[in-house]
Amino acid sequence: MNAATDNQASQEVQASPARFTGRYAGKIDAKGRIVVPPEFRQRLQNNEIFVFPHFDEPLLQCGDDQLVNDLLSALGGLDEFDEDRAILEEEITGGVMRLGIDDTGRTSLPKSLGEHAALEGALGFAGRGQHFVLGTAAYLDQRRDIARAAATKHRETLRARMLPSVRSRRSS
Amino acid sequence: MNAATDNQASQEVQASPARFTGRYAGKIDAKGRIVVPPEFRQRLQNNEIFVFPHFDEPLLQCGDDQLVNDLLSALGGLDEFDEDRAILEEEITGGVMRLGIDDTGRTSLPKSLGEHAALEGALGFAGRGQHFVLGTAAYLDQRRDIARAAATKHRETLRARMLPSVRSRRSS
DNA sequence: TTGTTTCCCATGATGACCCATGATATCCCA
DNA sequence: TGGGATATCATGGGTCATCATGGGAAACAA
Repeated sequence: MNAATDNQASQEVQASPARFTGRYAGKIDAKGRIVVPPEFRQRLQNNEIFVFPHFDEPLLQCGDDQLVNDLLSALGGLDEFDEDRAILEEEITGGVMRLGIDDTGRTSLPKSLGEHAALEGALGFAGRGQHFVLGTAAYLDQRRDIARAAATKHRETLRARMLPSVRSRRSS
Repeated sequence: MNAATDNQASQEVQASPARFTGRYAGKIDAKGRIVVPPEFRQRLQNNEIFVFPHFDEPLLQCGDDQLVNDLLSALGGLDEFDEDRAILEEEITGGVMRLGIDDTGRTSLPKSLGEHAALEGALGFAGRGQHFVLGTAAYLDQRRDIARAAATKHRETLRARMLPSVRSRRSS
């Protein structure tokens, strides 16, 4: 049980599965380039990033070459012979785009991906553990507000279970 | 060094990850030529591409000289002594067409292949891992929409593994 | 020959790559 | 604890390779 409390630690456990954490701001410059947050870039290998448009949200899921496997493993809950599963598998293996990151930490997205997330102006990066997501700052803020509201609603449950430190914290 | 980290046997799915990934737009020019996306062409050898019409979709399956093997191995589900299997094997080995790619990256399809996929105007290329498919942009878009609908349909099942946080914002 | 297909060249456009510079954060040492 | 040195980062821009595209010439078939 002691090892399970690694949520509060200021330093991440490198061997832990949670590789991408935190929120970072970003933007698109005049040439359409996007700076990948250094904290995330350091976790990517070979200066390459894999991107997949989220199925039902205006977000781009990003990660390393494990992204495909992560996405596919999410289908584990579906019946192996379900036709939907086959379609989703195709969509994942075919939809993941491999992009390069230059030495200044920037990448440029294909237009189709940018459109999926309606990227424009202020952007946001948000860690999701095995991968991270990219979207407009506005959308991510909205998501965070919803999450906070949900957390508040279930505060008692959460506190009892795993987040004693949340007790005195309230969003302003 | 990375090889030591594969503790989870369940993730072992694809040792050599997809060679053909991502989605690219294309078209047919006035002389009937099609530009093979550079990302795919780089993975083909000897400036040649192998093409085979998909069995039940208006798509052309494309790849390198491994395509025949891939297609044949897809028959693995059929009984080894099934008569249909023998027919299909003949169909595949005899039906795969080998086409050349010129140094500007273009190829021109035999009329029969173009008709199978109803190629006209805007086209789309979609990675499928070991190979990729070619079809009209309209058809591939339709497939993507179907996949997204399926993802929404199974959202609750997928969310447990793929989408932490916020539940569907069924709005007021 | 005449129409059709393949091959190759030319050109403009796009994007990848690299450099420079100023700003910011971090570290070290007095 | 303050200040300087150092490393990292953000940002803009220039250059060059690659690519997209149209079209001509050559090879081929009828």
